[in-house]
Amino acid sequence: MLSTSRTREAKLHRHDQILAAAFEEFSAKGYAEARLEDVAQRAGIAKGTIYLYFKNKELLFRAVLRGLIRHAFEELEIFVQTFSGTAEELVRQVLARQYTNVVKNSKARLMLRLLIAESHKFPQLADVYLREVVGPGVAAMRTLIERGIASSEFRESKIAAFPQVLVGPAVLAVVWTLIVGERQPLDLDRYMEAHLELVLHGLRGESQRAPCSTEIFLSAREKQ
Amino acid sequence: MLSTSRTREAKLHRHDQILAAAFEEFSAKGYAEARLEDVAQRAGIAKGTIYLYFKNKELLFRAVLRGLIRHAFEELEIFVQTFSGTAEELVRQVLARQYTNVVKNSKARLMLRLLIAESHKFPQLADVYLREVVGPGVAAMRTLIERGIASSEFRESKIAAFPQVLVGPAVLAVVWTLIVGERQPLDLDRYMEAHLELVLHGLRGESQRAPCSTEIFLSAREKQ
Amino acid sequence: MLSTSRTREAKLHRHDQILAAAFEEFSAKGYAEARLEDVAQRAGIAKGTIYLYFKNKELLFRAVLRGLIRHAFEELEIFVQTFSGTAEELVRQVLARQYTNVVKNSKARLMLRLLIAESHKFPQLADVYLREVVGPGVAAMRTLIERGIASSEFRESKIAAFPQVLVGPAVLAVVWTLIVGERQPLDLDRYMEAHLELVLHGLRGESQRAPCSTEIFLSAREKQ
Amino acid sequence: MLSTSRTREAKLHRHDQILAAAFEEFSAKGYAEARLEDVAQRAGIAKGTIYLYFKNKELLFRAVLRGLIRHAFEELEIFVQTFSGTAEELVRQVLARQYTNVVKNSKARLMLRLLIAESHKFPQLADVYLREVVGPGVAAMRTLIERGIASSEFRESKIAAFPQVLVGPAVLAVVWTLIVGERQPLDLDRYMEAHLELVLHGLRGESQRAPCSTEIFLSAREKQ
DNA sequence: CATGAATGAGATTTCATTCAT
DNA sequence: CATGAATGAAATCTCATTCAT
Repeated sequence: MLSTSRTREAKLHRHDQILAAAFEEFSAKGYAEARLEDVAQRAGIAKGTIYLYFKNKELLFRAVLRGLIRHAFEELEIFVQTFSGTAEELVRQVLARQYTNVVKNSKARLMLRLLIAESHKFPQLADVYLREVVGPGVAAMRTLIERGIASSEFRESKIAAFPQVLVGPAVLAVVWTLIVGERQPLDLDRYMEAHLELVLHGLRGESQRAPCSTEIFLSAREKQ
Repeated sequence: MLSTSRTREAKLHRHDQILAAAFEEFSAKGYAEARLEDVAQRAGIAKGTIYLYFKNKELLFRAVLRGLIRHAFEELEIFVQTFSGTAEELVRQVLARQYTNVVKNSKARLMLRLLIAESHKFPQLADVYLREVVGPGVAAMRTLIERGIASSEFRESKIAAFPQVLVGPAVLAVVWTLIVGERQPLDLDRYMEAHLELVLHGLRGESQRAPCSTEIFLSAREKQ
Repeated sequence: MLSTSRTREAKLHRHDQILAAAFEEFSAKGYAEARLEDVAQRAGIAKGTIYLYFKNKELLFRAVLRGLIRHAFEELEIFVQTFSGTAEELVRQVLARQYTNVVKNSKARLMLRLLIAESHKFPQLADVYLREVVGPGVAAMRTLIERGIASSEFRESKIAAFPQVLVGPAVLAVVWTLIVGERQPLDLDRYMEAHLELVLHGLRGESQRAPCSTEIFLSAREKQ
Repeated sequence: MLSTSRTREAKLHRHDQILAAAFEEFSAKGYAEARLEDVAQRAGIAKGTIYLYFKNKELLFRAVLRGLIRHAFEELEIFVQTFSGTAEELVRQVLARQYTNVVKNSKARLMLRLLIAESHKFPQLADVYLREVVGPGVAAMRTLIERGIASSEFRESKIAAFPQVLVGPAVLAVVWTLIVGERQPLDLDRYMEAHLELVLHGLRGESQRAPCSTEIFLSAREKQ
């Protein structure tokens, strides 16, 4: 019994050990150029051992990404729904979490690079990502906007139909970091403040800003 | 004479023919998995012919991306500087161009995917991209914001320090399209309107929206 | 334990098996025209296996020649120094060994062909050859001559400054065999006698000869 | 007429131009690694032009070597037969010519390297070499020895059966230069003197030397 | 005659995958 | 379970040779 349990533990350990090593290798070299021998070396095991846990390179790769994707935003929705402050404060907190968890997190950035680079070759990944991350994420952002509208902090706008625009600047920050980050680093804290200012001003209801006669005129022009 | 000219034409044609075929292949398979034999086949030529025009696979790849990157935004700055309408109108037009030229343009999207996927392996590409696209693009966006502030259409804000946040949602649209676009397409026209609304509201000066006593106080605090 | 030892043995075997096959192939075709696939076939293994033991073609080639060169003449010097007969007898024995080991040894001849053909492209080989073969060989020949002079069997002469002239005819025999040996074979035993006669007469001191009645008798006996 | 003749001249010129360029290339790289494009470049012509003069690479190579081999020693026989000095003087002159024309002549050395390296793959070359060089060369050396014996300058010996032994040291000098010449150059003038001393002493008749009583004793030891 | 662009066979090298131990 | 030697398909790149101009 004990030995079996130990074995299972060891196996689980091995399994994750391999996944971790594989993530390092894949994110350093990309899917095609990653060498399973190097994965094995990073994991401190022999090449053949990988095949005891994963049928082949593709399934290892998909397991790596699935492991990273899963549960990414499952708490976000709950967080939004149970938050008890103002909508504005909620936006601040939600975006701050995004920066901490994703934009400033190099592992998350590398995962996103792999996803962008390879998802069209591994359609299952896009499915998982859509279901686990994009769907919940958009839903949470939509809830957030609706709460703000309900509390009259935010105005009604077309933004509610595409809540993801609010996260756009964070995505740009990730892509920026991936492409030119080494040559032209972003000051992410100050960047996030600019992002927040744009989003909060962009969402805020007219009533929050004081009515003025020209306002009507302007917003009319704006619509046209 | 005619034969010379024909030859030169043919040569130029071949060169570009290969670049076009290579772009197709690289953006379909990524750098590592692209096969030069398939590039040749797409171009309707023999394998060896590629090597008459490009020393090796890497240089072909870099030539492909350089060709796509170069001059991408060189006119944007001029467009912004010579535009004679309101700043708001300018923002609308600039973003509309981004959507037409980049977000809705599948070639541009694929180029961006290659850049994200491979730029860390080909640092020269990041250099070119920074110099030719990112730099001019950010500069143009900064000019745009400053014009709006000068004309009092936009308020002063931290956004001016990071003009790229304005384009963030467009980048998200590109990444979205690349990863889950096939399963969950974005209605880009309506998405763009949401983007515009966020940006215009986010930039617009307080004075444009009606003064109110708390507003001034708050925006003062916010700026500090 | 047994399996380890078997494995190590097998590995050593493989290594040498490849070297042997490679020598066959290289000496049949020369460096450039030798095909690693054919080396593998001669060794009865797969193409890729070679790369488990040798990084690339060049290093395999150099390993082949280094293996043949090493220790070629290391015992010669000792043999010369510890020989207790006359200098003339020593010359006879040394040259006889050369013929047995080199001139009549087709493996040695082929090695020499490779060395002549390729050494200018692989300078390290020339270094090894100089250090392992040429240096010790010349030193041994020099010792040999000096012994003869010391014992007054040989006269002092310019030959001592270039002891390698004594071996020249053997080198000619090798080259002859390599180029026209198939069409015009040399009778190496009788050729060696001619060589010996030239060398012994060439070295012998004037005082050692002297026309005397027995001379005719002796030289007649000598011929037989 | 004139144009035809000019053309033919041009063609002959081209022909030799190509041969010269090809020799440079072949002797620098060996047969297999020589590139016809580089031959063309050395000759200042286009790659295709070579094929107007030579059917293919192999025939070009053979033509190069045939051109170098032909007539190499055809005058030697005549020189020996018509020489009117002593046999010893003749030996000196013949060997001096060998050093000047062959050993010290880098073109000749390179040709010999090609011959050694490639002749087994191009049997026709060995034929030509045997007929044009080796045959006449050996014949001339034999004549030379016979003249010396006839004039009692040289004694009868087994050397006459293998006259090529006399040239051996020169062959060694060539091989030495080809393999280790760059690292350990030979002083060819002094080397040749050693060679001459060996050969002249080796050939010289007993009567030419000096009587000594110990001869009997020594030659007895010699046999043991 | 001369050119040089184009071809495609062929060589080296890599690496995912298998399997005997 | 774990190993790592062995395999061989596949990819890059070269270059002798052809041929339209």
